[in-house]
Amino acid sequence: MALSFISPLLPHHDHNRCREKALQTADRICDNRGVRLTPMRRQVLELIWESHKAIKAYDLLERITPKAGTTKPVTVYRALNFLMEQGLIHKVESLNAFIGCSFSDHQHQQLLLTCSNCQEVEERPAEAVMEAIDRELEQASFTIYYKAIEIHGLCTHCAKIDATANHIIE
Amino acid sequence: MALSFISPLLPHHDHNRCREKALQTADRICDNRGVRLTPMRRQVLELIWESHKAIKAYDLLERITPKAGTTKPVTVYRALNFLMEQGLIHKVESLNAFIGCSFSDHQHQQLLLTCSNCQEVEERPAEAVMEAIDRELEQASFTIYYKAIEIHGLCTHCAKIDATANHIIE
DNA sequence: GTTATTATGTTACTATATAACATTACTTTA
DNA sequence: TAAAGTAATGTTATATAGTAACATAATAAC
Ligand SMILES: [Zn+2]
Ligand SMILES: [Zn+2]
Ligand SMILES: [Zn+2]
Ligand SMILES: [Zn+2]
Repeated sequence: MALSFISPLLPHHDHNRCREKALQTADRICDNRGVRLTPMRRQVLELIWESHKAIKAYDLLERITPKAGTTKPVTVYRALNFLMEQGLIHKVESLNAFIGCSFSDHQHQQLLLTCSNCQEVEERPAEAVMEAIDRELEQASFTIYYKAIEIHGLCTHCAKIDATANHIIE
Repeated sequence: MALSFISPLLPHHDHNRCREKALQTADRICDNRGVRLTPMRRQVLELIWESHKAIKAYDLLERITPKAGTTKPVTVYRALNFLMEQGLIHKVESLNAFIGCSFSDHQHQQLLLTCSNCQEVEERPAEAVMEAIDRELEQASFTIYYKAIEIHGLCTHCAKIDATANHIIE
């Protein structure tokens, strides 16, 4: 129980395990759904999972290996669209960047906490928030298709550094 | 009491009054703060307030009158940045577009409801949602700088049309 | 009026994303 | 298993969004 409640954003968490789990889950999900996690799509997902920082399409583009530099934007965007459709990644709308989904194995809604200092993004189900939004939408008689709940600020770790030293950039 | 509770998004509301009120409020706010709502900035604000639809920077650009077509992107973005700093407009991050703020005369937090059919955006204070977010951020020990709460879907009006006829574009 | 500050103009560029059509790789089924 | 159909990727070109750096103009402060 203890370990599984450690936030993925703790600075020294076992990110290899984090990434491997996400990739295995992706393999399984795509297999179950009869959709193809092709080498290109998987590589984009792997690159996204190299950290919890949101990554931009053109940064992915530079890092795709089959003759790095020859892959074109549209290829990356197609892979990104596939991964979003399958719920394997999320777009951070306010950054034009992408993160791996931490809860891809079940239907969920998420709030994204983006640290302006370290750029890491924490995805949280925030159920109480989602319920409050549902109530608000009901009052407004609004039929929801898509939701982007994004918060920018300082994560715990960076806020502590900020309190100690005093050299936050942003 | 009755009139003031009519949603600004009702199809036939008195939008002239809506716009004039917003512009007068902007004049007053800028005057009070000792900042300058220059002709360029005011024109951008006027163009934004022509409707409740979110409008894109390059669409504004096309509509700026001093020799329409000669104004450069940077001019519009500078005006937009000023208006955002003064809280007179909001950016809809998930659309790369802008709307006039409906509550610029007091400090507030907002949730944005964007209709995928008619493109109108309704700004709502949604205090219960904001409180739920505050609690979530406290739990996460996250220090907030900026918040984007954006919902896409169908407004009441368009949902009704959808129910009657059946030709929603999206 | 001169100086400082703020706003806008100008040129050039960087960054983000898609359209349209050709080719390749997989899947289906005769 | 060959042919046909479908899905994925490649290719070329373009559309859309946003900024850097420096010049000029307008306003404010002294
Ligand atoms: Zn991790
Ligand atoms: Zn997720
Ligand atoms: Zn109105
Ligand atoms: Zn507002």
